[in-house]
Amino acid sequence: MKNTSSAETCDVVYVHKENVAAAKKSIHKLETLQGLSETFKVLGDVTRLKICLALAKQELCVCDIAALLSLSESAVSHQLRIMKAMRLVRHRKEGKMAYYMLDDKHIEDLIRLGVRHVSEY
Amino acid sequence: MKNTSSAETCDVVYVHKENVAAAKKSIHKLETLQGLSETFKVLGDVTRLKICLALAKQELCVCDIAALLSLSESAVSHQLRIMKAMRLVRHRKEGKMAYYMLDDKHIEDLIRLGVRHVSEY
DNA sequence: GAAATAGTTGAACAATTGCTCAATTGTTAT
DNA sequence: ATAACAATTGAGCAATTGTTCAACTATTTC
Repeated sequence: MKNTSSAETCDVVYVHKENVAAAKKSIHKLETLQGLSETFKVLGDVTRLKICLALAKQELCVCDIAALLSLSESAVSHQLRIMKAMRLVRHRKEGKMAYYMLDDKHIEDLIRLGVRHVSEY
Repeated sequence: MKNTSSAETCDVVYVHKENVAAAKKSIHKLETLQGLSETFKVLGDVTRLKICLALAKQELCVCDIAALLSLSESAVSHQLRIMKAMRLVRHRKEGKMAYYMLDDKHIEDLIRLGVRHVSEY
């Protein structure tokens, strides 16, 4: 197999042409990447992480979460809307209350894996 | 077991006191949460996700990644610095080139799990 | 040495983010 | 109907983010 790359210069093309070509194949299509990055972005905030962890054990109403995190109900509601849009939580209405719960079995796994990454160094 | 909560009003305390107390226990300490959110934040960007995926198969130099993603070397370098700080990648120097590779076996798992979440609905 | 190349860095910029505040909706109780 | 309350929503704001540009370092080549 002929080596088509040049380790000397970038030329007009690539330094390691075949590696770049191989790498290109392992990159998902933009649509998937966009959804993926948004899912991670949702988890990339301490407040939303706390909400996820709080909802891991039981459902809570907006008021509960606000009290738990010492935040305004408005702030919590804004975050929950984002999390609902990303299908991380869902909710049921009961009277004036809205009870939120985790909507995805993967979320806890994701957080668990993340914790493992953080705690290793 | 006595139910200490009130479903009527928020009172001065909580709506569901014991649930909030239980939830409080499942929230990690702030230090862990901060690291965790930053790890997810790093993955919460399409460019950085692409870099992770590209590096999953083989190491690449900055020039390769820049060409692959149609970005400036500067932009790539900035992102790699962030990713290195979060211990997602590491690099080795060889002459003027810097070869970057994934530094964590969990990253691919995290992305895989994320893909599973995104592709379910 | 000078020139070329790979990469890094800091300033600057538009765009996005997370929160507050005020107004609003919908439900329950009086 | 009025009042109280849980929750939602939109505007606005400071803070953060991703990129570009220009300047810079370090290595190789001439």
